This record gives sequence, structure tokens and C-alpha cells, in this order.
Amino acid sequence: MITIYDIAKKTGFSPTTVSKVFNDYSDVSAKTRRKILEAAEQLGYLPNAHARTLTTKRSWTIGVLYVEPSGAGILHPYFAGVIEGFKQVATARGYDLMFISKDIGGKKRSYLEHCKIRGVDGIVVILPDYADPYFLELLDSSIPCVLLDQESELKSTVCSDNLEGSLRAVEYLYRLGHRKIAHIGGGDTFSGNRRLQGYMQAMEKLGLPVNPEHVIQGSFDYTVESGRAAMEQLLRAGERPTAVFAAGDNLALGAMMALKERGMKVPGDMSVVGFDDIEMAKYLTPSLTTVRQDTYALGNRAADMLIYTIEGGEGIRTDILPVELVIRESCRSL
Amino acid sequence: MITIYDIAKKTGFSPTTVSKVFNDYSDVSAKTRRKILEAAEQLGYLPNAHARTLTTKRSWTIGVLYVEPSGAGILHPYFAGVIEGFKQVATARGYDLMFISKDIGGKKRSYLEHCKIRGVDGIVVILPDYADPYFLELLDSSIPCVLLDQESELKSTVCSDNLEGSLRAVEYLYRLGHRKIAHIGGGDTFSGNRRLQGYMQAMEKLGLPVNPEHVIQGSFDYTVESGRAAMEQLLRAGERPTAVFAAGDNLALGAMMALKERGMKVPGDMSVVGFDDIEMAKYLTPSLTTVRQDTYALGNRAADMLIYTIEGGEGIRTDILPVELVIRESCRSL
DNA sequence: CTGAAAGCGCTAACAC
DNA sequence: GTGTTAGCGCTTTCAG
Repeated sequence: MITIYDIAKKTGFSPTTVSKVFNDYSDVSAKTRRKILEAAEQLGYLPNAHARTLTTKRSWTIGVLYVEPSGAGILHPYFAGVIEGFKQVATARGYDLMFISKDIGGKKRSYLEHCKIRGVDGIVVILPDYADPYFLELLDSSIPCVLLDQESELKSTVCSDNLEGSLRAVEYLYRLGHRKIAHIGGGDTFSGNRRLQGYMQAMEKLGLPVNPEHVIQGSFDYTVESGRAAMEQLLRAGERPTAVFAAGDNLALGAMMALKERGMKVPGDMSVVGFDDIEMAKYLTPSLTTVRQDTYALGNRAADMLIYTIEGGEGIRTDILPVELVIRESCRSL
Repeated sequence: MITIYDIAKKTGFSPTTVSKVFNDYSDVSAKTRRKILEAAEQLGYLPNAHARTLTTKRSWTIGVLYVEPSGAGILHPYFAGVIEGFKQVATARGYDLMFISKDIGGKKRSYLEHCKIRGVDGIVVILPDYADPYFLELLDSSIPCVLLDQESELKSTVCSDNLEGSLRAVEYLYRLGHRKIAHIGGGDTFSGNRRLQGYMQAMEKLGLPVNPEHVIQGSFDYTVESGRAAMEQLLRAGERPTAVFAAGDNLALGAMMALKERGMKVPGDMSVVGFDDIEMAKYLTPSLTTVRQDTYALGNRAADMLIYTIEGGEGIRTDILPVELVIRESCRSL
């Protein structure tokens, strides 16, 4: 391995001067700089990130911490979209991403411990279960963090405008003439709660009574299966709704599957609205009307915020990104 | 920060002995070990991975290098599945994953340079374009690598049994009575070529002539759009096929969309078989008959192979994982 | 069984 | 502008 000492030897300058060149110090003469750069080129020098980190306490690494409840992990489009968006700006700003798990090297360790051992400069957290004690430990620590789909006074957060999205969805159904509007919830998660809350507010605002039988709390994993089960429950209700707003596209899809299995038509027999706008939404039959959240933008924004904090920015921010109702074929007017 | 020196001071032992305890050396008395572990616990000691790496030349980090041509990145289910599968075994074996890009710290650097700077122990590579010069540089290097969907005499590789998959797909259509079977290819990629080859071999084996107008080379990005365009081209052919085997589910989906837009029915007017079995395949209307490849297993296997090499294993391996035809609703018998 | 000494590759005071 | 020196936290001979 070629080190700065090799370059120093070859050029006759000291290691310090060589180091200064690579760190863009201004107090190096142009001629010296050129000679050193040339020698580095010839020798095929590459810096050693670990050595640098050891002295500077800066790893230029960001930890990516996610736990996706259904087990699909990064296969879930929300997670994938956010991480991809995050990666884009992080990479552009000179950071590399590292996956952080709860264990490391065969030993059981907390997320925080893992982060400290690896010396990451900051962490982006995508966790549905914010009661996780390991997560709380992270929250209390002083390590720079940004949280997705979460609410906190300790760390910066980014999320979509869940309330507004639900409102738009319900209002849209109302405009189509629906009055018996059900909700399939995303379980006890931040986004699930917000969307439920938005549904409730919208119903109240529109003067529609909420039939308790029409509010099904799906499981917290937002799976198709969960949506299917919820719809089956809904169909057993005393009074049948004419439309359902699901807190996620997978839930909506599951609901549609349940209806299909019973020979019911969407939107003929029931209108369905989802939330997310996963890529497949437009390819379903009928294509799914849904509230679009921009996962890529969420990731971008999260990275901006985290890097701001890492690089010494003060204070925390709570960003809410706009959503958009995408009207397709899964709803009909009554 | 607490270091082994702090523990040494507190316990009265030397840093060497402390280090030995954490590295499970056998020549430390049980009593000493206990005292040191106790002190470490009390002080809240955590090892410093960078310092350790500096001396041992071992980072316990694996670089993940992927370039997804459509720009969706990890949103593409193939990539996500493989990475998730890879992550599972890598994590269990004590390795962390780091995303590797072509640039680092604002500077343009090759993948190989990036890996060397970061001192990763090995790399898993998912790249469709194996003519990329940066990739070739990686191939020639001595760094442990495992390649997905690739063929190489220099590095270990893992891929699905593309040939067999294509054969099964075409034979299935044949058994249903189809004779004019078209193919929508995955462009000039390893998997695209293999699947095309499998299609050709199957046609020959079955004694079916291949109509050149029925073999459409889709673009290398396996997108829905590409599949749609291919089907449109197919429909302009002099003789219309009765079935099409697409090299990817997205291509198949695009083909189905194109048919739908023209008011043609699947499978009534045309039977369609895909490749991949992405999660959505079963939720399409009609649900898609396709060749299932187990991306998670590909990732698992890749990790096993790479870690084997990293930990001193000799030789390279070329693994081909079995695929399975999943019969659903998108094909009819003639 | 334990420890002294050297060194991994780099940066940061500080002096010249 | 340039160089000397010390040190980041850890492991590894090697000696005792």
C-alpha cells in the first residue's frame, strides 16, 4: 500500500506537506502541490479512510437504520424509495451509506452501539415501531439523526402530509356522492395514526357520521394480506360502505382482492382509494386512485437535513412534504 | 471516548491484556478476563472499528455495488431482493454493508478506488453493463468479488437458471397448443441474452420456426415502457403471434398494457408469460404466469460465496439457482 | 499468563 | 511555505 510517506520520500517533502495537499490547504505553493500530485498519480496513491477517520473523528459515513415490519425490508417500495432518494444526495455530498442492524459481529448490540463502533457521522432512521427501546436510546443520544414518519422534539423529522392526504381522499369520495366511507387503517404507526386522524377530521368536516364498524385497524405492516382481511371484516358489517379509503396501496390492493374473490366489482360495487402511489398502482385493474407521496423527495429532504446537522447546523426541523391525489379508475360517482 | 487504555488503567492490567480479552485470546486467566469485562461494562466501553481496521487490515465491511439502468435503483424488485437476501447472511456473519458508488467525496473515482479507500473486505456486484470499464478494472483486481447475473472466469458468480426458465416457459406455451410464440428480450444483458438463447433453443427443440419479426429486443432496462413498445412492434408484424414470452415481468406487464390499450384481451387474444415473479405478478388482472427466480436466495448464496473468498477460501464458483414456472391466468390453451 | 514497544496511515499543533 | 512531533485506538510480535 502506498502511503503519504512514500510520496514524501519520492518528492523530498514532508508527510505533512503531502497531507496538506490532499486536504486542500492553501499554504502550499503551486509548484509543490503539482509535484506531489504528480507523484501520487504515478505511485497510484489512494488515501486510507480508516486512518483519516481515526484522527479526524469524521467517517463520512451515514448509517441507514430501517426495520420493515412485514419482513420485506427494502423490497417495500416506501423503504426503497426513501433510501434511494437519501442515497442520491448523500453520495453527492460525499457521504457513503452503511446499513445498521441491531447486531454486529455476531454480538447482540443496540443500534446506538453499532453506530458508535462504526463511527458513523449520522443516522437516518425508518422505523415503524417507535416504542422500540433501542430506538429510544438512539433518540436520547447526541448522535445526529433524522427520522422518517415520526414526530419528535429531539431530532429532525420528515414525513408526508398524511392529514392533508386523507382529507383529499375522503373529500374526493364525498364529491363523487359517497356518504358511507370506510377506512382501513395502517395500524398503530405514526403514519397510520395520522391517516386515521385525517379520515376522522374529514368525516367530521363533511358532516358524515363515522360508523365504528367502518373503521378497521389493519395490522401495522401494511401488507396486502392485512388489507384483504380488513375488507372481509368490512363486508361483514351491518351496513355496507360504498367506498373505502385505505391507509396504504397494499392495503387497498388487498381490499380489492377480497372484493374480487367475492365477485364484487371495483368501482361498481365499491370504490377504493389508496395511499402511497406505488409503481404498480397504475397497472392494477382497475388502476388505483390514490394519494401520492413522493418517497424519493422524502429521502432527499432527509439527507439534506441530516447533513445540515452533521456539519454543525443548529436546531431541529420538522418537515412535512405535500401529497397529491392521483385520480384513476377505482372510484365511481354514485 | 473510552479506550482500552482506560480499562487498563482502571484494572491495573496492560492494554495488551485488555485487547486480548476482547479478541478472545485463550491465554488470559479467567479472573483477569472477568475483571476486564466488568470494567469495560462499567465504563461503557465500545471498540473503535476504524482503529481496529487500521491495524488488522480487516474492515468487516462489504461493498454493495449496483447500477440499475432504469434509474429506479433499489426500487427495482430484483435489486432489492438480492440485496436484502445478501444483507441477511452478511449481517449474521458479522459484516456490514456499504453502498459503493463511482464517486466519493465529490471526487470522481472508480468503483475499485472507492473500495480501496474504504477498505472493504469484498464486494457484491449487480451490474447489467459488463462492458463498463470501471467494472473491468474491478474484475482484474485481486479484491474479493461476487458477481450477480454474470459470467466470469476471474470471479465467483451466481445467477438463476435462465436457460431452463425460458425452456419451461416456451414448453408450457407449446403444451397449451401455441405454435407462434414471440419473445420480448431483455436487451444486451447477461440475463437477457441467456433468456433469448433459452427461447431459441426451446423453439428449435420443439421444431418451431422462429419468425425474426417475433423476436423483439427490448431495451436493457427491463421497464414496463420497454415492454409496451415491444408489444406494439409485435402487433405490427405480418403474422401475429398467439403467445409471447417476455424476459421480465415488467416487460410482460408493459406488453399486457399495450394489448389492453388496443382492446385486446389477455389471454383471450394473446397469452403472456413473464420472468421474475415480482410480488405484483399475482395481483395483476389477469394474474401473470411467470418464471419465478428467487432473488432472496440469490443474495443469500452470493453472500456465502463472497464471505468464503474473503475468509481465505480458494477458487471461484459459478452457481446457478433453479427457477420455477408459476402458472396463473395469463395463458390460455388454443 | 502478562506486558513493553512498535506501528497501522493520517492529521494537527506548533515551530521554523 | 514547510517540517517536527505527537497522537488517534488498536493489535501484534516478542520477551519475560
